[in-house]
Amino acid sequence: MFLSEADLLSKAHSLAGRHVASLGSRAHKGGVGELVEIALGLTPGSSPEPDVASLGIEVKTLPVQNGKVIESTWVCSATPSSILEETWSTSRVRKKLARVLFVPVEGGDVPVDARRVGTAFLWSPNLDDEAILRRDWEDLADLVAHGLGFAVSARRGTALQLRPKAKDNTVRRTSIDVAGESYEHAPQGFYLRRPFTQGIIAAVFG
Amino acid sequence: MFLSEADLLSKAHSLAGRHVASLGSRAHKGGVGELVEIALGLTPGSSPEPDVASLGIEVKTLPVQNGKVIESTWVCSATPSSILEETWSTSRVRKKLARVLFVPVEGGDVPVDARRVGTAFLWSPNLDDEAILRRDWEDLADLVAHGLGFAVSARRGTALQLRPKAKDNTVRRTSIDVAGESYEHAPQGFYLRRPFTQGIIAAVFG
DNA sequence: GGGGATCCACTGTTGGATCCAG
DNA sequence: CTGGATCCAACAGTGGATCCCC
Repeated sequence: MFLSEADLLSKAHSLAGRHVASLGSRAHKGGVGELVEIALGLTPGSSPEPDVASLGIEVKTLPVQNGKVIESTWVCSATPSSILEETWSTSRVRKKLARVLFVPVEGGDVPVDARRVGTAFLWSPNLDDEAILRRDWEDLADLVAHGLGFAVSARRGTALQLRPKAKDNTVRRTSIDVAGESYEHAPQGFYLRRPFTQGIIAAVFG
Repeated sequence: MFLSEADLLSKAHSLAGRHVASLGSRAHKGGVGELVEIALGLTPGSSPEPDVASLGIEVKTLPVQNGKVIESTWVCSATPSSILEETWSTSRVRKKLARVLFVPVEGGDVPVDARRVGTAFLWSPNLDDEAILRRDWEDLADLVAHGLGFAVSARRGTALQLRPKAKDNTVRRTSIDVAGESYEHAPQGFYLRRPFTQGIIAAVFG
């Protein structure tokens, strides 16, 4: 496997300019992300490869059209129980975003197979990014931890937002609130807003 | 008439909180602007009153709803012949915007008569504003001067934009291009974009 | 159910069209 | 035709819903 960031980035760069079709065929949501991981020698769905895990790198495809990021980016789930055990420093959001290999891929109207892979790049939040993410996370996590996640709209947060994530809107999970009462709620997770990732793209590619 | 800015502003402040209905009845586009001018002792449509002219003040109502500016602001016309005789320093845009009495007025869905007048304020562009306006004007004016105004979209410009202004889209004017040929084009004018006036409001009212 | 994301109806924005008085 | 602006269909943006694989 990979021994260094440079190796991973180099491998990712070798994908630049290729069409998704040349990586295999997965014409479904998430399919491109899986193909890219496989092309990088990773195994989608399993726990991170040892090398990638030790490097602390998260791989994310970033759908782009005409130079613009067209979708928000999934980060991780946000359940009351998980949040209760976290602080910003120990949070999964911070860990996952500490080092990200962003792989731009054509998106939007372009047929999946015809989408071209762009030039991947490694990213870490700078001080401003970190401050914004932290503020958002602490605000949102606090609400979720208090069992108020259900009442939080995706409008909240500057870089990070809370959104539902499930097969459909009938899916419920059960949690225990601070009073010890159990309650049901839709599964939710943290996403990076498009303007935030757009800013990252702009900073990298001018 | 008015002897000073302070007099004009004072008079304008006396309108704050009043409803448009109390100023008279002009239930048409532009009617509120005219009523406000009359209430200030000015005569809409005529050349500026001596006092106001000597003060170099332009009066503009600013339609606002929920704290947000909801329309762009007309500045002046933009014909090739007029532009050819101007430079930024001598431009009507710069002169008109050098000192503006902005009178916020409720707008949008509120019935015209029920619209309340807000607290007027005097504004002049700061150095940043001036630089932006100048950049926009020089860019747009250059195109108009070269007879290319017809091809300029309202998307151009950061604070200032070029837009059609006529009774309908059949109205044409005739101009002479640099080669001496006459050509027809829709009347156009300069407008202040909403985000720009919104910024002014935000700076004044926090 | 978690991990990879995209879809799309709705809503907010705005470019171009238009309105009235003098 | 100018000076006072507002209207509104079309577009862009995005919140909430959804999809597939493992």
